[in-house]
Amino acid sequence: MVINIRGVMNIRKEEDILTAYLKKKDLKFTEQRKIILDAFLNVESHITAEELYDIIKQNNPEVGVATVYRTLKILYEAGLANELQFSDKATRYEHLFDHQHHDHLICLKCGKYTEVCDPEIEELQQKLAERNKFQVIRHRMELYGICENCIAK
Amino acid sequence: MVINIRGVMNIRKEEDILTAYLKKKDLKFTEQRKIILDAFLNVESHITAEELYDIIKQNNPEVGVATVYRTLKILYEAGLANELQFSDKATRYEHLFDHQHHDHLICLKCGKYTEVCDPEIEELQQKLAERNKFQVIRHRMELYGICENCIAK
DNA sequence: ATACCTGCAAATGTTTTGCGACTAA
DNA sequence: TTAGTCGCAAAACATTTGCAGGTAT
Repeated sequence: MVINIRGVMNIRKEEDILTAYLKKKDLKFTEQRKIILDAFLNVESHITAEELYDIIKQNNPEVGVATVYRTLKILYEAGLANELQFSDKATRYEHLFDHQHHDHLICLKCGKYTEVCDPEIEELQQKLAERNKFQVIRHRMELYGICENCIAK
Repeated sequence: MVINIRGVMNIRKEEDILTAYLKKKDLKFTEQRKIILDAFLNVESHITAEELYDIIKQNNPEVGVATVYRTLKILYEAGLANELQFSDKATRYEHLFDHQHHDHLICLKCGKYTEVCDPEIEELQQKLAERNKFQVIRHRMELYGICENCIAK
């Protein structure tokens, strides 16, 4: 079986999830939503709506920005995307389904970000919430500082 | 000695820090910057630039919005304020100096936020960074979910 | 059929910026 | 004296929305 960058099987799976979500909400699976989903899944890293729009425009100039914004919100609600806000003002999205949860180290000098995950911290976050009788749905943790390369300089 | 809400001594201290920062950067300690600093320190909780501007307007209608934005950024750089971005689009500021570091629990139902601090997590964050040869300058951790009151409902 | 969707352009809300007058050091 | 500041209004962004025509179910 030949597999492309992200693997055909995964895209299928994610399409299934979106389809199921749309059906549940009485929404429609349109051509645009498929184009946007595919483009989003083919991009690695953390992208803004505008950036994704610019990519989509190249092959599908008929898709509007507003639809990209609207669809990313749907992907987020469907659990396929995560919303991030680093230091800049724009909202960034990253894949969520089939990707392990992770947090970020963000370099203040060069802007590079590294994905990290620490199960011990996750566990303590859970306990911290319990102590406060708080039920966590999701969280965000970002460490800002200087990365290895920039320290060296 | 009579002490007001925040304590005269503290405001002095924070004024000193700002003065030192401005001097270091060859910036000036103006009347407006003093007005904005005082107003900011007298407000508890997390405030946006617009909200702070609205408060200042009451007693000092001559101060412009742009100056409030510009000054909050300076307070941030001087280490007197922290920038936060909850789920809404506007940037919020909170006091930083002389306040213990803390993170936030944010209720997705009612919007209530609670300040929390867990030294064990802080320590693990530090270790996580070290493992990645990353030097942390600051961090942000927010847990989103449902608060005690909203669970009860 | 009939919700729901779309692209467009206009509207919104937040933050930044250019500018001529002003002021702290 | 002279950088740095100020208030103002306009500009710049990111995002949302109203609408008239189009489309999935």
